[in-house]
Order: sequence, then structure tokens, then C-alpha cells
Amino acid sequence: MTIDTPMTVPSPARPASTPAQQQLRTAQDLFIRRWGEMGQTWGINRTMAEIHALLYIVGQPLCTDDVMERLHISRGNASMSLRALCDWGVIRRLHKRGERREYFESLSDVWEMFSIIAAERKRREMDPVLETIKQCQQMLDEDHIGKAARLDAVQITRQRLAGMEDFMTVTNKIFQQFIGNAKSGLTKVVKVLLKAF
Amino acid sequence: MTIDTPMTVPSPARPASTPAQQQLRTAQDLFIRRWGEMGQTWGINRTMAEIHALLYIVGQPLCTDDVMERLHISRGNASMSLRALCDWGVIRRLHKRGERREYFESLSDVWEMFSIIAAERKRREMDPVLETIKQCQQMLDEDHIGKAARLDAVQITRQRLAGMEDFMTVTNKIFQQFIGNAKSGLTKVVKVLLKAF
DNA sequence: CTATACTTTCAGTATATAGTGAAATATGGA
DNA sequence: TCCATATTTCACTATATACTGAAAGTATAG
Repeated sequence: MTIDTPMTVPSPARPASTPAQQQLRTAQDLFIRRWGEMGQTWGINRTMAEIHALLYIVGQPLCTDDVMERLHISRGNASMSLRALCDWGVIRRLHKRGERREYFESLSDVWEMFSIIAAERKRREMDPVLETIKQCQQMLDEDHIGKAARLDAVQITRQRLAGMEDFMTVTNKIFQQFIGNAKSGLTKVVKVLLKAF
Repeated sequence: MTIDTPMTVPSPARPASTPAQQQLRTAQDLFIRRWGEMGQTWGINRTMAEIHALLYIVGQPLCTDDVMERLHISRGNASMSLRALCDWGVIRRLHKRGERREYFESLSDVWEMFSIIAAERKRREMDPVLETIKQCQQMLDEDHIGKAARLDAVQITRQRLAGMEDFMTVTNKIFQQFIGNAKSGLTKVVKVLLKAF
């Protein structure tokens, strides 16, 4: 008899799969795939979106090996993607008592996840644009560009910058509302919105 | 003396560039670059975003050669990107009387552009996810999965699907409000939000 | 009709992004 | 402490996306 090599085994020990379990899995996979596709078109890479979808949809903590096996990805990829998701704050590390390996679980509240993502994207992408717009406006100030400020071309660009600033400012305010009001607040926001129209 | 070859020349014939014009150009370039960067993180390719930014910020019709020259891109790239932007509906083709070549101009109303983009993305990306969620829910119906429906794992996944459905449905409604209401709709939303909190 | 100015297409190429796997590192328990 | 196992890192590879440029296509003035 060979030595009982303690191989790394996904947890929990997988029981024989019933038809119902297979169907559950199929449904989950469908969701995961779709979520991955959507992620891509919003600038989130497919694997990250899929890992997140997986953790969200199964609703229970999984370890790295579970994720690797379920999505057929390498250890390195799983490790990096899981870390990135933790950094975003949409999944959490979890230590099980008496277990060596780490588990990960998704936030369960979609509204909260959305808040987190919105906050981050606003900070990373919208704020810099607003700042750039202000910078451009400054460059076209009468102070900086002199009497050429009355050139048609300059005036048009000024108007366009103003239009965009307007838009970004308002959008920012909306984001701000959502961000500050996560869980309970958001449903209130939504209720207010839907009633108002 | 060589033959006067009628070369393709960007329109209008470029006058000697004054310091003010240079500064205008610098400001515009800054805006264009930033907009391109932002586009990328939202899943729009850099060049397309830059062309759009260019047409928006200069506020006057440009021809393909103008775009090529200004952004240092090839004719093929310019042609394809311009067409894609037309398909999206955020820029328009424009024939100048007595001119052979085509010009392009951006919509001037940022709110309208946002509406158009929002409508398209909702249709392309959010609607399919909602449909997938419904499909998954059906697969986990008692009718389809039998008494296994009472398995913990199944119930959890059901809950998660419901949570996501909830979120997507409301988000969809909000989008719907924006679409078609463009500026007035959005400012109204903002007013409502700011009053309610 | 046909020469010319302009536009589109697309095969090929370049670039950027994502993913792998094995070595290096970290960590908890005996 | 050391060992076993879990985790991270990163040079390399694979894949996907973007871009070019030249040839083919189209439309208009003459």
C-alpha cells in the first residue's frame, strides 16, 4: 500500500453529486459567466468579475483551491485576483478556527457593493477629469491667454469645458448621495427617486 | 519646377500658429488625453474616446485628415473609429456644400450624449444580466429542481439571485428615467436627492 | 465615361492585457 | 526551533485588442 500522501484537497470534501446539485451548479455557472462578460465591458477583467460572481452566488466562504478548481484558473491568477477584490473591498478574507488556509466571502448586500465600487471609481476616474477641466479652464483665462481670449476658437472651447464641468459636477453629486448612504440609505434614495417621477 | 501636385491638405489651411493658439491647443490636448484615459477604464478604447473628446472640445466640424493629424493615427483607424462613434450616435457626419470630403462634429449637449450612451449600455449589458438572473431563478424553481429546492445551498443561491435582481431592477428604472429626460431628468433627480437628505 | 478625391476594408503586425507555474516567501503548529 | 503547508511573486507565455497601410471600393465633377 502506498503512503497516504496528504494532498491538497478542496474543502469541503465533495460528496457524490446529485442531479439537484448539478443543476444548482449549472445555474450558478450561468450567472458567473454572464457577470464575467458584463464586467469586461465595464473595464473589469473577466476573471476578477467571475471570482466575485462565484463568491457572491454560492454565498459561503471558499478557499483558493475551491476557486481555482471551479473556474479553472491557476494559483497565481487566483491569488492576485482575490487580493485585488479584497483591496476593492467587495470580498473579505476569513480565517476559520482550526483551519490553516484562508477563506474568502463576498459581501452579501449588493447595494453596499455598489456603493463601494461607485466611491472608488468616482475617486479614481471622475475626480481627475474634473480637475483637468479646471486646469484647462485656467489655461484659457484672460489672465493666461491675454486678449486672444476673445478668439472664436477659444470661446467655443471655453463653452465646451463649461458644459462638461456642469455635467460632471452634477453626476458627482449623485454619486456622492449613493456613496454616503450605502445599505439602508440607498433604498430610501431609490424610493424617493421612483416616487418623484 | 516640379508639377504642382494637389496633395491632400487638412482643412482649413493652417495659419501660422500664434502663442495663444498654441496654448489653446495645449489645453485641448490635455482634455483629450484625460478623456481618453477615462474612456479606457470604462471599457471604451482610448482612440475612440480621444476622437470624441477632440470633436467635442474644438466644437467645430473636422475631416478625417484633421483627426489623423491631430491624434497621430492612421487613416484606417480614424475611419473605423469615426464610424463607430457615428453608430453610437455621439457624433454626426456632415457634408459641407461644395466640399467633397466628409466632416464630423460632436453633439454639443453633454446630457444628451450621456443619455444616448446610457440607453445603449443598458440595452447591451444590463438587460441581458437581468434575463440571465431570471433564467437562473427558473432553474432553481421547485418545479424544476424538485424537493431539493429545500437544500441550504439552493436556498442561499436563490436569495443571492433575488438580491441581485432587486438591485438591477431598480438601477434599470433609474436609467430609464435618465434616458429621454436627459438634462431636465438629471437635474430633477439631483434636486430630489439633495432635498431628501 | 473616367479621372480624381475621398472612404472603407482587412490581412498582417504591434501592443497591451491576462494568465501560468514554479520558485520564493510567509505562517502556524509540533 | 523546524517542518509542512499555504500564499505571494514574477518572468515568461498566451491571448485579446488595437492599429497600420495599402489595395479595393465609391462617388462626383468634368
